[in-house]
Amino acid sequence: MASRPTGSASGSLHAMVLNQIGLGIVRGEFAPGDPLPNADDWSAAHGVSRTVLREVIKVLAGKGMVESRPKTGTRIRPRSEWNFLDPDVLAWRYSGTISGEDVRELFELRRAIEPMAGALAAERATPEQVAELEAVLAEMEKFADDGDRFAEPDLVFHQAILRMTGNELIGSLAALIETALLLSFRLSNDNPRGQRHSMPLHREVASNIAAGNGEGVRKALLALLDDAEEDVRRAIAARRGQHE
Amino acid sequence: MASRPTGSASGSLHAMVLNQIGLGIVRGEFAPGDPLPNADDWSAAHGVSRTVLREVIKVLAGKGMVESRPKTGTRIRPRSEWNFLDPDVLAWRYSGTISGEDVRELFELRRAIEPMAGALAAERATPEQVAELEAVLAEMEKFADDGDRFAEPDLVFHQAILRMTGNELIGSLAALIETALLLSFRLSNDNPRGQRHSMPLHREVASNIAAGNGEGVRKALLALLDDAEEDVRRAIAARRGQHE
DNA sequence: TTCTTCATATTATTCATATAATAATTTTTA
DNA sequence: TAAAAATTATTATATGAATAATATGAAGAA
Repeated sequence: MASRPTGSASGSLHAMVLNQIGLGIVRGEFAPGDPLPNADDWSAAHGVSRTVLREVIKVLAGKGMVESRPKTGTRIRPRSEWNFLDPDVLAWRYSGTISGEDVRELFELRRAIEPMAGALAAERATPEQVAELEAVLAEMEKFADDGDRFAEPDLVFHQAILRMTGNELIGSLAALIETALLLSFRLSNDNPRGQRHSMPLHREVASNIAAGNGEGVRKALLALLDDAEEDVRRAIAARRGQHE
Repeated sequence: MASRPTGSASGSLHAMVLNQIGLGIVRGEFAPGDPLPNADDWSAAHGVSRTVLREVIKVLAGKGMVESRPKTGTRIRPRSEWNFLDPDVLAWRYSGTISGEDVRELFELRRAIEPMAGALAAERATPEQVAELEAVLAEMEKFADDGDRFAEPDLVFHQAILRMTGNELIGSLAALIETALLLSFRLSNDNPRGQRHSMPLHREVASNIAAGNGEGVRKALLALLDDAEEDVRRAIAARRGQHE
């Protein structure tokens, strides 16, 4: 029976079941190659109609995670086929307990993308975009000691940089940054000490974009990423310590 | 050709309608914010059942392209929400006529990803993986004068590098490379002159990976990308010339 | 006026059921 | 034995009907 009451996956039945099954697959409840229960049984098991379950399966197929054929049934595709850059898949993968490996993968990609994006932003940002960035920076400044409310403008800041590249493909990596920041805020929730320490580097990013200094942006963003990764790793270590 | 994730227009009704509508949206037949025709009417217009159309719409929603709510109907989401890194969306976007802008976006991202991935591969590749890469290289060598058959090993070569990073997020960018290479081969089909000229750089990539020389890989891949982008731009210019 | 509350029409959502298509398996046939 | 045909389990597709959500406008209150 699907947990109907407003859970984390609030909203439609479809969304709830999608999240349940997506999470289940990502967490390894089914091995790749495994056949999934047939549609009738499974929809009964989840307490929903076949319609809903079928739509969920189609969406998962659209993300590369499953494949279904008549007679054979629906089976999990190899992990290498999953679209890990899909916002849903990212969210599923980075919910729950996180390994150092997970963090490495996340930041490896961020390090390739964000400095490059920042350099492009420095070349291409319009005066309006620069002004917006400054406004977001001011917002961050305001909440620099309030971990919860800092999260949103911080996310907006990093995504704005991607958008300023004018490259839609790069823009679609916004979900990646969101995942990383949500993870960071989730982990550092235990010891909320504010984010004031990251303000100088953020300011440096913004001013270098305004000045059109791509190399400066690149350096500042790399330093920012080093800092952020360090933070996350510390939080994970601390959390592990608690549980032992 | 390489494995199509969800299934190309061939086969199921679902896949056909998905491609039709996905392509239509990406090509701008509906403006963002536009409501789509009412589900009942539309399924009739496409000559398929509501079941199929609903599943298609759910999949498109899963890729961030549409959103449907009661009373309002289903409407196109802003382009900034679309997941352009989704294999299907990529394929839709890079089918048909291509602008210089499109090429720029594609190669901007490739330039950020592939040299970095190559450097990681140089650090992490196992001897087995290096051997595989050499085998693929041999395959490329064999078909260096046959544009059609060269395509597949070339794609395998570039995707192998992503996989050797051991980073699943980076691995999910395989579709991006596939899109770029398919585009390249599609465009250069008119004047098939083989790909022998790109072999020395490919060899350099492989040997530097084998030697664990990250910096060498990075440089070779950058050169390779310069070359490839140049090729594509020339092909586009030539094609434009033909039509005028 | 302006805001809030409420009813209503519209639409997606969900369910239930029936038939068709497909492919793996088994049986039959040459 | 090997090829062909029947069987069967499963998804794919279609359709009718009930339910739930919500934008819109009307009515009422401040």
